[in-house]
Amino acid sequence: MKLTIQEVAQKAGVGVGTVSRVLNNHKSVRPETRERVQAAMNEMGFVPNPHARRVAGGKSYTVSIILQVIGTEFYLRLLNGLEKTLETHRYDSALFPLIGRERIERYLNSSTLAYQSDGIVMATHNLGELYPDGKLPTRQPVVIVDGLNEHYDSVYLDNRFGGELAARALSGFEGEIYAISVHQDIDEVFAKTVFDERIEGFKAALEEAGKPLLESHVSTVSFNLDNARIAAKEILENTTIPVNIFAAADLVALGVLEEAARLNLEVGRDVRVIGFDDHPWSAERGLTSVHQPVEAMGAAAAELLVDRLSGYDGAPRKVRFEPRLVERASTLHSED
Amino acid sequence: MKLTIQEVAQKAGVGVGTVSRVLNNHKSVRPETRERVQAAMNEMGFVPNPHARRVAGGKSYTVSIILQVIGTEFYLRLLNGLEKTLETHRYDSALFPLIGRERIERYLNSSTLAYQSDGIVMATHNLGELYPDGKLPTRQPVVIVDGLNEHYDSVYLDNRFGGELAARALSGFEGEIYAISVHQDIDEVFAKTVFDERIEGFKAALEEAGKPLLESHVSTVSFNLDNARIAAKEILENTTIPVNIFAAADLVALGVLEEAARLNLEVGRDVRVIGFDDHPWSAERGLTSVHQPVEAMGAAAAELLVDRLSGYDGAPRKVRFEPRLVERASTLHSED
DNA sequence: ACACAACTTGGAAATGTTTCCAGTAAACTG
DNA sequence: CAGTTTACTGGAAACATTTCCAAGTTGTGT
Repeated sequence: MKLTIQEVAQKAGVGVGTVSRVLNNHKSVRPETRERVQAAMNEMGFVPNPHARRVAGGKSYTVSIILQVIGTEFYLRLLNGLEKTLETHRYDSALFPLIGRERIERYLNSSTLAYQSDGIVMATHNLGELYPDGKLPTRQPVVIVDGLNEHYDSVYLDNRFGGELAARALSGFEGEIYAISVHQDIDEVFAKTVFDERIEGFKAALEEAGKPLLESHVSTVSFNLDNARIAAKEILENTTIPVNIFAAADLVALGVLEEAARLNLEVGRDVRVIGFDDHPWSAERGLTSVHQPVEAMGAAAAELLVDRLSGYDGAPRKVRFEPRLVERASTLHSED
Repeated sequence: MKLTIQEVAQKAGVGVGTVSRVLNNHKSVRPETRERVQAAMNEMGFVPNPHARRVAGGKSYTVSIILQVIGTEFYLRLLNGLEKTLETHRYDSALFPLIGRERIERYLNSSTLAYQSDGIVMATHNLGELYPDGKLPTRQPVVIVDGLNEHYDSVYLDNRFGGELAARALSGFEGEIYAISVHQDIDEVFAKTVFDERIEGFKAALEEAGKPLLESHVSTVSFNLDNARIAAKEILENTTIPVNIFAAADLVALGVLEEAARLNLEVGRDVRVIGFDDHPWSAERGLTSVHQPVEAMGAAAAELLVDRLSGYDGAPRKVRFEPRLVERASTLHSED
């Protein structure tokens, strides 16, 4: 039932070494030979045994992904980007959703688990809070994604710039300007400064445009739709129309859209809204949003780590991703 | 640097077979020998290589844990119970937080991942919705925890009974009775009926006690503190004091406590509250709660699965856990 | 046509466990 | 006390890969 590399070799009429080389994308295999081996593997439905590979190779070919899985679309997309890219390099990924301090410590102290991964991808984590020197107590290569750390390769989005984009788009319109930010839960291990950065950029660019944002026009909600709607209601019922709102996350912007609909306000004319994320559903909803290439960021982080695992040992690299504004109906005058 | 079983054997003056037997808790090792080997391992700081074990044993010694990681305390505790018990049996655990349908399908179809686990623990999942026959398309042993399935070993809490306990405790008090339930997000892959069951049991027992619960006295909130507070506010500001409230989750009960404090109502006299879960912090807060032994449920599920992996092949087993009421200040008259 | 380098290839060795098979020693049995 | 279980134990074989080395093949420059 279980096929081995031996049987593939026999069927393809080559040696086991060659099959292994095909499996690992070694350059020194004649294209024609490679094809023959691949055909044999496909035909037989051969799947290599990862455990044997690990013992022979002396590595685990596994990467730990440490994140705060709060079930948001952002992390789901990030994960998809990470896993997909790791897979192409034949790395497995092990997930460590670190809800709570106890768990992160347990993971880092466990000799069993440490054995199992060759590197770590850490998402959205400000290590400074947990470890004064900003370093994880491990020798494994570490890559930070959706965050910035001076000791490790980092992949980050320029959230501030994203806020600026939103400001430039809204400042030209008639009407008051509001912003809704998102606050993090107090006891989170993960420090999430991204929302603050977005709002900061927004404020700065408005200031520059000569339309400074009033402090009273900034509200902060926790990350869920219900609260977003409450904040939106508060704004929409106590201001003059038209009004322009920047939401620090698409989910929050959705709350504004829903509340506007309930109040029979026309989005794009009475209420203009810009979200942040540009999640797939934003297009359907006609929501203008600051786009961030989440999957690509995951992929970039994966590449950075694989690179380290393949021997690269230079200084920490920083990969900056730049958001861009995707304009849709929610910031356009409707022509009817 | 990396130690092997060989070196341990040499140091302890035994054969490699014996060291392996000690590692795997085989019965046929003289206690004295076992001790000598263990001493050698400790002294050298030996950690067995899990990959070699997997290739030699022909198994992955890994269990997949499929759950909806929404970052709640319940799942964190469940995970702790599962992992701890699996560890004692030398099984590793791989987490699959399945947010969204795409991901569950991907996992189940992936030949790579399937290769890697010997069994599956599935939490809180009503398979019937995803697969008409209620079965996962896999040959691996499956155990359901915090749920019930006729085809697989299941570990569940009698949520209905928990609701009844709460009803019996509250029905004796003076004042109106309210209940706050929790609703799940529409598009969840995981069907969560536990909250409904709790409320059902609550209703039934009240009925029996001759104090049927009014439909208008039941509200439903999404699972977060902010919403719980809003629901609590709604109740507390529109009813007569004293009032008795059953919250289908501790987190929701916490919202009631906070709102009561804000309104200067005395908990235990003006407002009586019973939560559900009895999470560790409930004690500090003086919250009466229906206790469920989450860690023990995780441990039980792990044992069931390990049992199957060790060859047991009988009919599906059902392990019922019974909640119990832990009475604290929130349902006692304060004597001052 | 020859020397030499570059590319391919086969297969043995190595990886670190578990498992199985003898073999020895100790413990009963009558 | 001989005969027979029973309880331990050592070590070789097996597991399915990767890696390395030697050998063969092809190509290049003169």
